[in-house]
Amino acid sequence: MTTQESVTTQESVTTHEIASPNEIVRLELRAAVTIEIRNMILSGEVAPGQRLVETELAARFGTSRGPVRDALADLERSGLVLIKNRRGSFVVELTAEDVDELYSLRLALEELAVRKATINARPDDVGRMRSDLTAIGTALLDGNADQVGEADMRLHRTIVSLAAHQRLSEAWERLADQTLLMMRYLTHTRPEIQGDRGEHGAIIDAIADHDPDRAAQALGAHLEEARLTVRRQFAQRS
Amino acid sequence: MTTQESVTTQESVTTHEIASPNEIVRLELRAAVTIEIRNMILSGEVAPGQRLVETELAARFGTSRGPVRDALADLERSGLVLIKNRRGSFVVELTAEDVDELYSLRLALEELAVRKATINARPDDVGRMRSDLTAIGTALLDGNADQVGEADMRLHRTIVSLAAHQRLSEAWERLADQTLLMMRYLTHTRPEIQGDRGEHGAIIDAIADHDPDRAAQALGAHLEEARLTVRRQFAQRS
DNA sequence: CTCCTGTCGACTGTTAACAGAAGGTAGGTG
DNA sequence: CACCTACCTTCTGTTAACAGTCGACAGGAG
Repeated sequence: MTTQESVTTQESVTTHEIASPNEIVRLELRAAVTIEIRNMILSGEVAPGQRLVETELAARFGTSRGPVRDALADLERSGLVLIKNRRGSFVVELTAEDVDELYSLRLALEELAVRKATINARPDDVGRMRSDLTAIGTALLDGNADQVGEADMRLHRTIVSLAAHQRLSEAWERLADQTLLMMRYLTHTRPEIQGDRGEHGAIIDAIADHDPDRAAQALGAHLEEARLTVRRQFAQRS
Repeated sequence: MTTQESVTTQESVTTHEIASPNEIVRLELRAAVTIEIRNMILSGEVAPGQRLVETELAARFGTSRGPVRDALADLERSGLVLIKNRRGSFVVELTAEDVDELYSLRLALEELAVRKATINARPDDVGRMRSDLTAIGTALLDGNADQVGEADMRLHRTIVSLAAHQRLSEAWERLADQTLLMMRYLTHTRPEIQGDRGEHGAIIDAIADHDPDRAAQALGAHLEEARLTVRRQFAQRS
């Protein structure tokens, strides 16, 4: 109750944003609080379905309720929080149907992304994707499921950014946060299970070869495989 | 300054939301203000690029700045407003590149939608689409470009809703608002130019026949045609 | 004449306080 | 003993006030 960790803008920036080093970024309280609550949710500190009380959060961060309300609204837009009218905010609870929605929509968005990426990708972009892929392998060896998930999303984010399509990126980011939250449900199992069977490599190769159809097909196979894996684990839980 | 039109929740609901008649919906001030500002933007009362001052809007609607700020944040999420840090909110200005983004992303989303709709569509759903199509024809005869645009979006919204995919619908709604705003730029021309060459009918027929590939292809042709038409007019303006 | 600098007004980000709704609890009633 | 009702606490939606920032403008230096 009296933890008072008082959001230090500095810390939040360095821990999350990749701020250009020479430019001092003035971070709004609202943004700092958003990042903080987001971390609480994605780290599992607050469980799905749990209520987020504005006054508690405000006290914890040492701000007033205003920025907290703004942050919760932002997180609702990201799909991590559900705000019920006059009833408060809750961490979203994802169902098996939500898994299908997430992956089918991600497929639609990322298929467009890889096709554009195939056109735009330059050699150093391919290098960036390969280094993301390496990071996934490293995380797999470490056996840290969270790191695997984040590395996985980083590669997909790189591909999406190559499309150079702002609205596409925004729509995708919302799904990315929810995907990470969903992976939270699964971290109790062995991380190898969500491992890469060379599917990512096939996507990158196709992009490097400027073959949009092959890239799209590889992506579709990969996401469908991932969806099935996740659904299987969801079935086991409930 | 002293206009004081004082948002009457009642009016806003009836003019925009399709509220179930027997249930009295307690509309939050925030939602009412959102609808009001949205109408200001989509009706052209405020021009693209124009600044939206919180204090002015609050005075106009007879509320405090709180709900106005909430509403502006909502509209930023819809893509109608751009909020610059400590500099205020502005009506978005769409460029030719934005037109390409809008239509390419709508295609990705709506292709998924028609494929799902092809599976889900029942006879009365087809009837609903056909009546939407009739409404477009009527609006075309009336020569009211705004009505044509809204009727057009209503048909597309019907199709999207048939996919029964919540996240897809949410993502699409954001683009729908921006599409309507974009049509605002074009209303000075003859509405026939954006007329239907039977493309909509082809989509509906394919859905009714449960032929997903043909539906997707018809949709693609339609959206590409629309995109080209809009781009042509954008080129004329600038 | 152009560029820089200090001041000023306006507006946003934030805060603290108020009023009303939602849900839980205790007491009473059948 | 189960159910209903009235209160009561908690929390949200909203409001009004405060403090700091941004851009404009005027004045002076080069």
